[in-house]
Amino acid sequence: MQKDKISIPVIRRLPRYYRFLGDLLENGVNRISSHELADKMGVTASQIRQDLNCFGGFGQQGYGYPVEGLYQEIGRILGLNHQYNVILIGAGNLGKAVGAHMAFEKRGFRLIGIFDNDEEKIGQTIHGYTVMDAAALEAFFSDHTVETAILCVPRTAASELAERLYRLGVRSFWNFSHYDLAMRYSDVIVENVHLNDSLMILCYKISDHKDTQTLREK
Amino acid sequence: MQKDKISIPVIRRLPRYYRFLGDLLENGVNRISSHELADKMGVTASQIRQDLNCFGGFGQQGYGYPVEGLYQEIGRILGLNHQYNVILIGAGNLGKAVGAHMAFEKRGFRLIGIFDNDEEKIGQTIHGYTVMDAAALEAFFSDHTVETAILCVPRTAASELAERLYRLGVRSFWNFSHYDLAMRYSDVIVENVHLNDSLMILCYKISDHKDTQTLREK
DNA sequence: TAGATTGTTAATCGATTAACAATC
DNA sequence: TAGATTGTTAATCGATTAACAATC
Repeated sequence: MQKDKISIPVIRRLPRYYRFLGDLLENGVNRISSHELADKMGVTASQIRQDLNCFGGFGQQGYGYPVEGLYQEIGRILGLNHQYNVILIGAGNLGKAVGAHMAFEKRGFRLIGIFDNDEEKIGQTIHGYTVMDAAALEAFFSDHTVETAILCVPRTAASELAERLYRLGVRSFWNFSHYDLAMRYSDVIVENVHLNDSLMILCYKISDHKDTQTLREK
Repeated sequence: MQKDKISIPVIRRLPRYYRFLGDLLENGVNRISSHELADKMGVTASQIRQDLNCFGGFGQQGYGYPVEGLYQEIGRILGLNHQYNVILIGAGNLGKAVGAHMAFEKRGFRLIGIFDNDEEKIGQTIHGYTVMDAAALEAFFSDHTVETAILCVPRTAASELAERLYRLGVRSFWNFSHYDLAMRYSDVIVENVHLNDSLMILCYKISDHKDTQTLREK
């Protein structure tokens, strides 16, 4: 039973819990204490207990947490039992990679179409999906319900495309384009994957680490 | 002049500032106040002033911040003026996408090699780079200095590979593999891009939003 | 029962926001 | 000078950690 609103920092940790619990499950571990799990994950036991308690006492005093039950519960909280229809726009390198990922990944989403506006790419087959002409989006929507769109298009194309998809009823985006979809509409859900930002942060970490070393040497 | 240690939340915002400032620069904007920028970015002016002050008073009272100076400064803080040598391991769909990205992206890193252990992929050309046999990594390191490795390999291969690269001297990783490289060594820098985690979070946001709507309707 | 470990409250820590004096 | 906007201190808010009573 879920209490109140779960905070975003907690949510962002759930997939990681899910991953570790999946591992334990595979290794035949039935139960685990917050301390054991904390050691494995490199976090505090306190945080784990707080986090897990956001969605109701799942553990048992003196015993720990049931691995499978917890795994299932986190999956349920994340909504992985759903099957949202999703389309992918942009069949470039990144689009292909993400498309392959989606074709394989069944939890939560079902990929039902790939689009591009490049003549070269239209008609190509990616993991069993034939790339369709982006000009035919409106026609496609007339007989498909699409929950989510994945944007793997250049920065310059993103804004107009998002607008168009919004008008067609799309209210959630997995955004890989180097553009801030952000909050032009209040009812739109966006999850960004900005590879460039991530790379810059890596660059910072390396540079910062080197600076620190250099300082120490002096 | 940089004060003390800049906190991680601030650092994670820098690439976004950098992006917006780059935009302004392209549009010929010379100066901007914290309020204007805050409006554009959907954050508070207070936060912007606090953030920018971490690396010394760059603005001018009554005037605002110089766009170009700030842009350059953030680039410098992020270490984008460096040129770290990087290799990519794994030439699957994702590896190809990331390789293309790195071949194009010059800031901070220079891609100097792509490796895979799949016979099919070895010898292929990706954006001008010939995929080399991962078995030849040791030989490659004997006449190249490699700062960073990008891991686009399956979960199962990641652990052993990271170990091997560590022994060869690699101390920073851009990790796309579905595996927690984490902190087995204290001197290793890792930036993770877990696409699956991101997708799960999108799934949560959608499901949570729908739940909230349903509740309201009742 | 004794030992272990949770659930939960309280304490601490850090990050964000607000306010305003300094100053261009 | 007057107006604007920063730099910076103080107040608030939220998240993490610590502590411990409840309980299996």
